[in-house]
Amino acid sequence: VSVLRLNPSGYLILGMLRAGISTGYAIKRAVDLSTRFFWATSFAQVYPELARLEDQGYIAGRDEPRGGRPRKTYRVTKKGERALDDWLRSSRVPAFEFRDEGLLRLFFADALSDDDAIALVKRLREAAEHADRSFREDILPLAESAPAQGMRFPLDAARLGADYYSWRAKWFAQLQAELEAGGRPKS
Amino acid sequence: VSVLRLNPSGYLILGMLRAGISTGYAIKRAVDLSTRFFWATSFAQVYPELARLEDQGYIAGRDEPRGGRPRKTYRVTKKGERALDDWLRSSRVPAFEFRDEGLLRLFFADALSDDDAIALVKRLREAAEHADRSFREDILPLAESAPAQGMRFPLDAARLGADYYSWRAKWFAQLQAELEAGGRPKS
DNA sequence: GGAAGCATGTAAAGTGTTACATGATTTT
DNA sequence: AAAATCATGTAACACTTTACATGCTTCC
Repeated sequence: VSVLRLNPSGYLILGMLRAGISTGYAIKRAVDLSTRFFWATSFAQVYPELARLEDQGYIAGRDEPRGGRPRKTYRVTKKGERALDDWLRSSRVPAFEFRDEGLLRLFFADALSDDDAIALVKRLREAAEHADRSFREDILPLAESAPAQGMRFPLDAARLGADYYSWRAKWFAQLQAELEAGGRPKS
Repeated sequence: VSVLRLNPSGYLILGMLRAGISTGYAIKRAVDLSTRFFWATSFAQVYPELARLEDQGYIAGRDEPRGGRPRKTYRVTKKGERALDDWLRSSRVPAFEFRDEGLLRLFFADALSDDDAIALVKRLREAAEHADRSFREDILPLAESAPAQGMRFPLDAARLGADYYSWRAKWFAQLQAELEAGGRPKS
């Protein structure tokens, strides 16, 4: 009965619920402050997915209005716990996908003049620097409070994200320097 | 009239056509050997997109059967050239998106026993190493022939991909070592 | 003769994004 | 009193993947 019929978005919600985040609204907000960098979501994904998970018995919901404002909280069922742990322990090769319009432009940049190509690379560097800064401001600080709650891995994941953006910014900075020097890349 | 109504997949096709790759089949294959890492595609995306681009006058197609086998080649029109160059020079912030199920698992790995967590990180490291190897075998060599055709940027893009996977593999290897040592990460 | 590769597409299902719509509560 | 935040959802559209369907040509 315990086939892997959930997609990563489902496991994301299961994981957030088990971590004590109990409404759809709160899950979306938590994702924006944590996993957004490697797995984003939206309200229009979270709410239908919660309904599906409840339908299939992975989670159980109950109405807990706050004053006159409707509100529905969820908890993970035994079946949901099992599915989540199976997924974490699964040896299946995890999905991995990039969509990087900036690199696509770089790929075709030979069609540009030298100046335009340098301008493109400069913009890519600036975008990476901006991502680096906002990651360190918005996501890292929160992750740094995880170990105090007895969790180490959210911080590891965030460190990977921060390191990645720094690495990427440096990479584009070097390419920009090479182009401005007008030389070939050194090996 | 020259509004940016194309999405990156459209520009990918435009760019490949301008580079002299003229059928849908060949475009898909070229993508698998080049931009796949930062922008993948599929036959079911390429063919309808070619039809759309032709409809809107960005490309022009003609039937060029090979023997009894039907075959349609395309070339980029003036309008298509302009759209492609506008896109390359555009200052719009390029789309950037990750979908990384492995990092999602890592994020929730505090629910696992130490041994299971180490096993997970080990699998992530192995997946990164495998991606690194197959990138260097399947994509880099071809990119290395680009400069001989007077193009430098395909190789730069491929170098970024190769460097990324190596970096990632090293990152997971270090995390695995830390976990096996049972210690806290050293700052 | 058979296998691999070339070549083009459609159909269905699934996934995801954007915009819309509503209204209560809390903070300034 | 207004603005921000909490909270939940729907509808329409866009995009993507998987599977199917077909048949020719070239290489072994």
